[in-house]
Amino acid sequence: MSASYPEQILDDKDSSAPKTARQRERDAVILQAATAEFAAAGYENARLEDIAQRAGVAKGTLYLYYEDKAALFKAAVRSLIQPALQRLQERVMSAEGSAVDLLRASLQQIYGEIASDNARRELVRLLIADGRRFPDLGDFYHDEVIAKGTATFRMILWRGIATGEFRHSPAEEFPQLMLAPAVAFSNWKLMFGERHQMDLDRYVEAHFQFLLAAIRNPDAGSDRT
Amino acid sequence: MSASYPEQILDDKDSSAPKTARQRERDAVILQAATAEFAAAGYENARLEDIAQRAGVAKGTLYLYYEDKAALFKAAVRSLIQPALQRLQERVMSAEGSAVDLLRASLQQIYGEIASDNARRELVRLLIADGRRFPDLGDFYHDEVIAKGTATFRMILWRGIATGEFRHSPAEEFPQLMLAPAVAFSNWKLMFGERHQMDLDRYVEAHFQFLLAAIRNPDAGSDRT
Amino acid sequence: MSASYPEQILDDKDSSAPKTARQRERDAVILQAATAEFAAAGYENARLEDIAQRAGVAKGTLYLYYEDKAALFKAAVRSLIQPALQRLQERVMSAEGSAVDLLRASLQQIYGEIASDNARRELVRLLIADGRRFPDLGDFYHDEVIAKGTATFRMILWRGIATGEFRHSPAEEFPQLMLAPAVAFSNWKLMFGERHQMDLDRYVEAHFQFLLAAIRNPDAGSDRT
Amino acid sequence: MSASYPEQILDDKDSSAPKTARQRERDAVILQAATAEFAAAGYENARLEDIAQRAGVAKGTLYLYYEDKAALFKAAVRSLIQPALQRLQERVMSAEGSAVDLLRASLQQIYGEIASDNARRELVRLLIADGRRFPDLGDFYHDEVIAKGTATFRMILWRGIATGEFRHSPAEEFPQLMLAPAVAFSNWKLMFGERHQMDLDRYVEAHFQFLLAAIRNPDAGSDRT
DNA sequence: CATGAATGAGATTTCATTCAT
DNA sequence: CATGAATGAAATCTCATTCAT
Repeated sequence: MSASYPEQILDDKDSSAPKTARQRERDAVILQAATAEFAAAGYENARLEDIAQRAGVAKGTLYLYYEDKAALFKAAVRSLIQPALQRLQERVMSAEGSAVDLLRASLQQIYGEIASDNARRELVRLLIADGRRFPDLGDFYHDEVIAKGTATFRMILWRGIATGEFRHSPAEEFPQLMLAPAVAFSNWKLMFGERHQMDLDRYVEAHFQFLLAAIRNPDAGSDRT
Repeated sequence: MSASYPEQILDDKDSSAPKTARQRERDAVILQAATAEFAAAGYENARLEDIAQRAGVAKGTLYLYYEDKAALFKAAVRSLIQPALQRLQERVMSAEGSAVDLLRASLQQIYGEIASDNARRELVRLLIADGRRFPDLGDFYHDEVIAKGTATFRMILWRGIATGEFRHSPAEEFPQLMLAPAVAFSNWKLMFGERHQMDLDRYVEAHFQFLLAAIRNPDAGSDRT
Repeated sequence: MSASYPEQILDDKDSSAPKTARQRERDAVILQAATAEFAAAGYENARLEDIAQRAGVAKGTLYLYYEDKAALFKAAVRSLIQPALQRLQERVMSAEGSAVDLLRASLQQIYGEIASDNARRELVRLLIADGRRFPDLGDFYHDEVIAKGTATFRMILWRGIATGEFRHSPAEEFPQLMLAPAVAFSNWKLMFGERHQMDLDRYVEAHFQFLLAAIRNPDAGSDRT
Repeated sequence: MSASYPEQILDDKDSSAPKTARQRERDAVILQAATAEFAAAGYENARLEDIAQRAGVAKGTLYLYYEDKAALFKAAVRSLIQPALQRLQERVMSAEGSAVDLLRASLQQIYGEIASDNARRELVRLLIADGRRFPDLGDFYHDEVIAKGTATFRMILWRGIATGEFRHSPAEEFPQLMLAPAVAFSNWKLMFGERHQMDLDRYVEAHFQFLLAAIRNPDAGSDRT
């Protein structure tokens, strides 16, 4: 966890205590409950009473762990960001195989998260819906997830160029271009939920092929994947 | 404007109708104020009192024009969708020139709207933030804007294929792939506002070149644009 | 109309005008609409807008005819009292026949009004529900209807005593005793509406017979009616 | 207390239940305050703020004990019905003496309640004024108080007939006839309050004698009471 | 005279936050 | 530490009354 964030973000309530095991456990339960409620209802609509109930604690207890609703919200969002960050870091560095394979695997991981993990998607909803009130959260997300995520894809691109699989492209400057369809899909789900379905498998494959068409080195041996 | 939408969406308050000029003006002012407030604060956070004040009317006056807060919100969102829809329709049909030129012009129009028109972007924020409560709005947006927008880009793609400028690609099935970077940019602005700037001109050009790389027919005469 | 009432009651809006025919007509329509609304909804619940609509005039017009809601209410209640009063006076003085017949006819008239005439019953509801706020109305009702009504029945009683049909009884001092079952029936309807029905014909007959048993002179020739 | 009423009536807020002593006390205070306010102002006119103030609690506290204004009203009315019901049941079963004595004692009890107990009278006002909105309350009152009350008087009548004190009369079918003067008196007070006084003692005696005249068996030994 | 759009005080209800137990 | 009853500010919505047209 980089030290460049204001305490507000990373140390919201480190103020005093050495934290017993019991307390740490409670904290986790509360955070989980808060995450669920906020994701389901948004910042304004989430009721502290419901969070407390879901966590199995009294309303007042929340205030022993978090300054106020805003602090709880920020902690909840951070707790959503954390795992995404970790998974991201774990994978790439340990990756083996061709750049094309790595690219495909990385995309599939992303779609897997977006498609299956509600929390992951709702995180983006929260950042968009209530992010202006909590700019720290946006910054945190940007630096830890977006920046690192794009860096990762840039790496993959570079590796492919080095191996001759890929050619130079604008995506070197803007790796977002490679990820954009996944972002678009996420938005689609956020806006339309289950009401306007899409064939995800076909879409992912289309994304991948489209991307390859844009970056693959035409001189390379063609190993259609 | 298809007639398939429930009146709720398209005619929320056309019920009585005669409407004097004065009233029409008032309605417009209120709608504008509401749009601004909702865009700035979201559905929950927007206070009717603020909307009234911004519109220069009393709280009760709002209720002369709209059933309740939800109706006002829906009208506000609709008023944001409408112009997008119109601009969309105007342009494409009158298009001239090569498919490549048309593609570039269309992209530039979209980025122009996203980048400059706050309202256009905030509309998406509202649809993401509060859309679950008002699915009609999402459906309306999907059918009128998204569906037509993607159809338009598919047309362009087909025209290019017909002229030999473009080749077949997964974008025929998912025109979203062509637009995704613009969506990603929109999200970027929604999440980070002015805090993590991007060189928009370079980004747009990168998007365009990246897209061309994916769909251009390599056998065509190369006319770098 | 006795002069002993404050103008408030009898002359609520006589302030200025000579009243055109048109105005008198409008006044009547408004009063009728108000009466209906107040009877249906009570003072608090009745909306001036509904009264205006029912009368086919604009809301503001009501204020040309009545000071405010309270004045309109008082006028409405008075307009309900008036006809009861008139019918009362018309009948008795012109009555012919035996005291027993007169008593029966009078009772039947009362039940007829209570049972069939909603307005008549709702008047009592209004006097009970909202009367404390408008004591004038209660006083007016007391003096004009109750006092005169009981006086009437006392007359009948006396006439019967004079003819030898009736004997002396506590009802001479409290003629209410003779009318009480009708009052009880009215209350019944007010409290239970149509939910706990009563066989009215049998009840009226029971009331009459019960009353006769209490006041008939046992020495008189028995002419069962 | 028959079990045939929907919980809504009898158990409006017993849901969770454990209730500390402190809470029970608070509930009682609130209910008392509500009863007073509703009796004084009616359902519409009573302001929750006033009830809260009278109870010495904050506005929000009311909602900890009652769902909403309607629930509070229903509870208040029920709390008025309850004691009437109890006193009714206690007395009759323990009655001693002649039917005439029993009748007199019962009447006096009723008048005692009507005359002295404001709450008892105001209950009827509420049932008449606002009962249409809450038919459950009317039904409850009918079944628990009215039905049982009339049944009681029918019993007395039958006992008197059995002992030879009374003769057959229409009051066997409609015991209301025996009680009607008390109802009329209650109405009188509701409509005129203290403004048109009545000599209650003389009225009660008149009622009793009048009633006796209607039902006493003329062949019985005359023991003028 | 008549209108009905506009007002804004006021009523109910919610819920983040506090604090006595 | 934990509780959850109590608070009261704030938000939505209604409607009697006014007044420019």
